[in-house]
Amino acid sequence: YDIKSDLYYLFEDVNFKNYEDLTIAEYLIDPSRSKYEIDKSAKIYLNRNLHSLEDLVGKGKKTLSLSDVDKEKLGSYISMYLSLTEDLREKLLSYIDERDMKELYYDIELPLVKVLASMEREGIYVNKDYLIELGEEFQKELDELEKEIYSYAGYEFNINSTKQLGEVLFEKLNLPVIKKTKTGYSTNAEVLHKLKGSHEIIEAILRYRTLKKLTTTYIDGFITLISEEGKIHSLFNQNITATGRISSQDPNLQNIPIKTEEGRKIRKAFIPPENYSFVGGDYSQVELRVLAHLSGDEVMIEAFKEDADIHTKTASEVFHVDFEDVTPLQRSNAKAVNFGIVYGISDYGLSQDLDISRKEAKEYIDNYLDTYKEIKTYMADIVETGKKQGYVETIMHRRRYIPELESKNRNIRGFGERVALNTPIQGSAADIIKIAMVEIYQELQEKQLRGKLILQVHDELIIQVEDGDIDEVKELLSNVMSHAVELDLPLKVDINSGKTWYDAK
DNA sequence: GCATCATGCAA
DNA sequence: TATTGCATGATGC
Repeated sequence: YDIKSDLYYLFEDVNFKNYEDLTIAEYLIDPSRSKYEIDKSAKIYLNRNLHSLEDLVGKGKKTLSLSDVDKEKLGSYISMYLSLTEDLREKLLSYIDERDMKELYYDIELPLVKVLASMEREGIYVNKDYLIELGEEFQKELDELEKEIYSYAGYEFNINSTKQLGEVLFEKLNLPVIKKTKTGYSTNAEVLHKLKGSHEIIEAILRYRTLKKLTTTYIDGFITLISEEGKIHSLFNQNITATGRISSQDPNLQNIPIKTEEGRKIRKAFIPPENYSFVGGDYSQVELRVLAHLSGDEVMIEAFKEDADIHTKTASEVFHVDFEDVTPLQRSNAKAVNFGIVYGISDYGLSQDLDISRKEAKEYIDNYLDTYKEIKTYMADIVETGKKQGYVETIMHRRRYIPELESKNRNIRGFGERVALNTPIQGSAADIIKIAMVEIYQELQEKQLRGKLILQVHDELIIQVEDGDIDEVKELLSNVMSHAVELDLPLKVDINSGKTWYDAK
C-alpha cells in the first residue's frame, strides 16, 4: 500500500524485483477517488470496518510515535492490517483480471512506481544564485508598479486582494464591470484586457500580476524547497488524475512557464551536474494523433502520415483555401478548434476563446466535422458508449466511470459528454508516455548508459546524461518514445539537448 | 489551522 | 458553456 514512499529510501539498497502496490490497483479500478486509504478500501471492497491508523496514534499535534503506542494494540492492529491486505489484494486482482487490465497493472503502472521513485530521489539541481538575481530584477519593477498603481488609485491598498482591487477599479475609478464572480467583481486577465485603454492603471496591474506570479510561485516558492545539496525533489503522483496522467507537487514541475520569454527564463535555473546535460524528447501533437487513431479518420491520419503541419492543414480544409494560402490568423483559429475538439468543444466555448460570435464558432465546428467526418462519428459514438457502459477506456484499457452522463442536470450531463470524449484521448496519451518511461528506465540500466530520467511533463521526457553519452541517449529516447505503441499512424518525437532546461528546447 | 475562492501557470 | 492538474494570497470560519 503506497510503496513509492518506501522505495524512495530503499530501492538502491534492496533488490526490489517483486513488489506490488494496492493503491495503484485501486486507482486503476476507480481513478476518480480523491484518495486511497486502506480503511476506506476495506469498507468499499470487503465491507469490513477497520480502525484507521489515525485511531491508534491520533492526529494533529498530539500524534503519537509508533513506539509510544500500546504494544498489544499495535500488535493486533498490524495482524489485522496484514490479513486485510491479503484479502483486499485478492479482491482487487480479480477486478484487474476481469477488466483486462493485467498488462496495464503489471507491465506499466507497477514498473512505473520505481521509475517515479527514482526521479523523486534524483531530483534536479537548481541555480539558486541565478534565481535570486532574477527575483531581484522582478522585485525592482514590482516596487515601481506598486507606486504607480497607488497613484492611479489615489490611495494605497492591497493589489493582491481581488476584493480591494475590484473596489478601486469599479467603484473608485468607475470602470465598466465586464464580468462578475460569485463573490464580487471579476478582475482576471481576460477582463483586464478588455479594460485596456480605458485607464492607465490596467496595464500596470496586468504587468504587476505577471511579475508577482513569477516571483511568488516560481522564484520565492522554489528557493524555499532547495535542499542542502542544492536540489529540488518534486513528488510525482501516480494516483491523482482521473485520466491516467501523473501529477507533480512540491513544487509542481509540470507548469514551469514557457510561453513568454520572461517566464521561460525560470527554466535556466534548472541545471544538470557537472559534465552532464539534459536531453529532452517531446511528442508532437500526440493527443490529435491519438484522436486520429481512435476515430480512424482517414483524412487526419493521412495528414499525419504526410507529416503536414496539422493546424495549417486543418485551416486549409475548414476555410476552403489552398494549403499555401493559409493566413497566420486562419492557422491560429484552426489550432484553437483542434484544441477545442480534444476538450469536447461547444460553440459557446470556442466563441469565448476566439472572441467571435457563437454563430461563427458554430460554422468553424461544422466545417471541421465536415472535413474530419470520422471524428464527428467518433464523438457521437464515444458518448453513446460511455452512457451504455457507464465508463470509457483508453488504448491500454484504463477506465474512467462517468456518472455525470446519467445526470438530469444539462450542465452536468454536458460535462460528462466532454469527459467521455477527452478521457480516451488524454488517457491514451498518458498510457503511451508511461510505456516509454518504463522502457527508457530499463534500457538506460541495461545499456549501462550514464543517464537518468528526471522529469515528465505529460508529452515530454527529460533525461540527465553524461556528456559522453548524449548521442546514444538521444537515439534511444527517440526510438523508445516513437515506438512505445503502434498506432494506425506514426508518433513523432522531437529531440533536443542543452546545459539548462531552457536550452533543452 | 484549515477550507474555499479567484487567479494563473503548464500540457 | 472547452480537458487535466498545482500553487499562491486573501479571506472567512
